[in-house]
Amino acid sequence: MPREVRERQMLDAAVAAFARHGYQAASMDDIAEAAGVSKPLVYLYLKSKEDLFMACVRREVGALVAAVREGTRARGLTADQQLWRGLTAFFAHTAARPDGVAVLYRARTQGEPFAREVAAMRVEVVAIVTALLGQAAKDAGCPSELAEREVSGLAHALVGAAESLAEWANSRTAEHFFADEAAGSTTAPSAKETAATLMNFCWAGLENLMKGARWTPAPGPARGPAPAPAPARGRPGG
Amino acid sequence: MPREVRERQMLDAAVAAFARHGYQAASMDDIAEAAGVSKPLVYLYLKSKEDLFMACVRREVGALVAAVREGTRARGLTADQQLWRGLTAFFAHTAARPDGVAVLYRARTQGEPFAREVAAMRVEVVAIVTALLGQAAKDAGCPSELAEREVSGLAHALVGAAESLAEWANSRTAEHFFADEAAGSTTAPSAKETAATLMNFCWAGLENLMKGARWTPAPGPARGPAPAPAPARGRPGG
Amino acid sequence: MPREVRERQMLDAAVAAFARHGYQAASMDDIAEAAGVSKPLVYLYLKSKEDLFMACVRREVGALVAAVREGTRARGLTADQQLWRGLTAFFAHTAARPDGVAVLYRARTQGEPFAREVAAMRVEVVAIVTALLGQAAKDAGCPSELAEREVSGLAHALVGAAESLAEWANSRTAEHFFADEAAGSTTAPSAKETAATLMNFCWAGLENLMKGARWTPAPGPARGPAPAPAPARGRPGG
Amino acid sequence: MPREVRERQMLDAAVAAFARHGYQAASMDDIAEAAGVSKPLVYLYLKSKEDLFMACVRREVGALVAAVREGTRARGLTADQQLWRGLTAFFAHTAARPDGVAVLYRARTQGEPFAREVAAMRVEVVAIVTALLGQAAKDAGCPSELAEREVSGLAHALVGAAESLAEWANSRTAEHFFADEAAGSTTAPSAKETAATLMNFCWAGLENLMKGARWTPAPGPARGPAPAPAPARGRPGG
DNA sequence: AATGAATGAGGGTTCATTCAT
DNA sequence: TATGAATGAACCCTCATTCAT
Repeated sequence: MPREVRERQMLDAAVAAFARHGYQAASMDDIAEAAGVSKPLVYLYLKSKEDLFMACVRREVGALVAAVREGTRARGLTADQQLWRGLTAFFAHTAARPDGVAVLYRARTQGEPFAREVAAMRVEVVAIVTALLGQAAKDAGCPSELAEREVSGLAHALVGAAESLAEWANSRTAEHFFADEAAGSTTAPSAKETAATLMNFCWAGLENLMKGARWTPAPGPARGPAPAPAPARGRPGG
Repeated sequence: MPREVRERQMLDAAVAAFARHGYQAASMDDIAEAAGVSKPLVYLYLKSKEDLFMACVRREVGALVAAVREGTRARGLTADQQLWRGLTAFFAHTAARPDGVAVLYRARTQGEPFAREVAAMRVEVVAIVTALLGQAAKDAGCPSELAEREVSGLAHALVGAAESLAEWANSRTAEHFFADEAAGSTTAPSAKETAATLMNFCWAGLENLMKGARWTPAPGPARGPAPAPAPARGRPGG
Repeated sequence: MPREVRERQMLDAAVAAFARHGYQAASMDDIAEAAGVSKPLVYLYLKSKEDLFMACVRREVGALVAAVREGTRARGLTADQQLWRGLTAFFAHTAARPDGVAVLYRARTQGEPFAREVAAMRVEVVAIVTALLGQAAKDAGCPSELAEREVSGLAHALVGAAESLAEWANSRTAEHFFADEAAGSTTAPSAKETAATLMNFCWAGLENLMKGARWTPAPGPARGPAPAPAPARGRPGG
Repeated sequence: MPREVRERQMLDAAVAAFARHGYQAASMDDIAEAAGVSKPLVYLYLKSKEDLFMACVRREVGALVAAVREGTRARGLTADQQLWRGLTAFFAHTAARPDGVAVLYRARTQGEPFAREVAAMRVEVVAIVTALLGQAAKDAGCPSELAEREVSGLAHALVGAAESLAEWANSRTAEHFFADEAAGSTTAPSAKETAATLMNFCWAGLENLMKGARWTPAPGPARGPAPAPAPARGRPGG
């Protein structure tokens, strides 16, 4: 059997094992057995447990980023729609490959070499989102002086929320985490619905940023809604 | 040395070890040594590794919930201020006890007995937040028919975002996660600032809920800002 | 509380523990707790686990030998009746103090210092039995040249059989050993019945010895009953 | 080195260790070292200490039963000779494999799973003996109404006595038990001699059963030998 | 007379990893 | 290409035993 095929079998088995049990608790014995090969072969192809885990992480990072990029790449769409498509792709991927996502989730707590990989991925994704948000703001007639830093903050929040929601959808690792909600809803929401929900949040935030509206701890006399400035002309509707 | 003191030393050492290395990788030998006692004593007081971890989890759950409750308990404050204070307390706690929070974070992936404990805590916190948000909406003159379910959704998002931010602040477990930002900013934002940022988010979301404003994927011709309904009279300003 | 009382409590607890779990598996913690004292006190009175076990063994050896001697000491009885009384006393003791007997049983497999103690006891008992058997043979008109060695062999067999039966009666350590029989009989036979059964055996053997009757492997033509020599005049009847 | 060979080495070492030190005191380290392998290999082949002990017990049970069966299987022999051969085989086995027998001896006090195995073996052996005794009685012209239960009792006593004698022969575990005798005799009796001695006992008992002769505690005036009924025609001579 | 506090030592078990083939 | 055989190291846990009071 050609090396590539064998190698993919091993990675598949490893991803499943790491997702289910975590890095430490997953045993090379189990992985080899699940892959249908002997242990020395695993060591021949992937040099160690660390390398095997890293290979899993990299593969899943690539798959996730590719999925998101693919979603946003469509031509002829406005920025907000691209963003929505990217989110949809993200949630669809998350639902389709729960084990792969779980591996990334585990990698984040696994220290030096692994966490860095996931962090890099995150940086990449945040950059994409920031660019799209900025573009959307511009499209909506937002004055360009809107601090990039603020948009970046919004992007971070959006990505964090997306991760949170994805974690929730991944019932394997998080089935007890949202136990209250899980009890109430019989089926998980579709990727599109979830993405729309997030868009809503994000849009509200963006609008606020553009309007300069803020919540402040000190209750002032004039905390009513600020008079909406020049109403956004473009897509972000209210 | 009296038992109680020793026991706290052990829990402290254990929390640190579990936070740093995770449940599996932390060794009882190291914990005992860090606590300045011999291993048998650890087993004498806390019966097993599982029990020790559970004791850590429960202690940190208690401390975290207590901190948040304490923040919200102040009298004579409006609901939104209570919420802000609660968030501030949460972030302050998170910054003050990064190891404790990391333990809770680890516990969520450690399976049945532990994840349940954290899930229960989360349910508790979400309930608190939901109540405050609902009260705030009412204070702002929101029609009571605003679905409680939607407020609860917002509460979930808020809590998720708070966790995300806290994770970021916890430099120990997440130092590589936001490597980009960590490199850029020399100091972490204060708990109050972080809380205010989150309040902004949450307020934007709440306003949207009250206005019934939504983002929808299909670009319609009239996606401009909906005519603001009865402008909120109270605190949630724009 | 006076030392003697405490010491007996400890020995009682130790005998129970050793009987139930064996020397190795019985823990000093459990013994101390069962005795209602703290562990250091056990070490203060009985110096070590070995010494504690030895004290148990010696106490139970003494009790057993005393019981048997007491049974045989009655005056005005024929030798066979003394023997029967001794056996009865032995089985009664065995039934009354199963834990004590179990300790002796365990001690036999516990190596040097302990096995020797039980062996010495056994030698003592065998000597008593041998004397009684010899006396009984003489009383029955047996020619004195009956080899003492043969009588001693019979005594050994008798003692071995008694031990076997006692082990059976001691349901704690041997409840599965004779599972077939245990299923059939609802109640254990009384000490007197058991003793009588054994007397029967021993008497048959003694008679054979006196008659010089033997079973031999080679089937000779004249293997019919040997002409009974001078029929035993006395008690050992056929 | 092939697995089977290694596995037998391990079992050999384990049998020796368990025989010498008992189940609890024998350490897996020592067993592995004695077997000339590392500890993990022992765990790879035999899954745990319990399983290892059980494997030893089963192997030795099988070997012992096979030896006895082999002894009795000879054709063209009368029942009593078969019995004698079986006993001889038993004692020969006992002398040849003292450690194996000691393991069975230890197993009897080691609780549920192990004691049951030995008990089952004993039931099997008793059944063989009972059958042979019954056949022998019939051959000797014994009236068939001789209660099977009584024969079974005799069989039990015989087996118990055999065990006792075997224990004595097994110098390793019982070297102090019969210290008196061991000191007196320079060489252990051969298996054949021991078997003949036991046959003698057993034959005496069988004869008594057939004649209905009994020893009773109460000394009556007419305790002389009962008039021998129809003298046994066959092999069991007196 | 009695104990709470504490430990050195060792046992069973598992795991990542390698050799020889 | 692929594996059966084998291990060094480490981990969780327990126990007999002592010290200071």
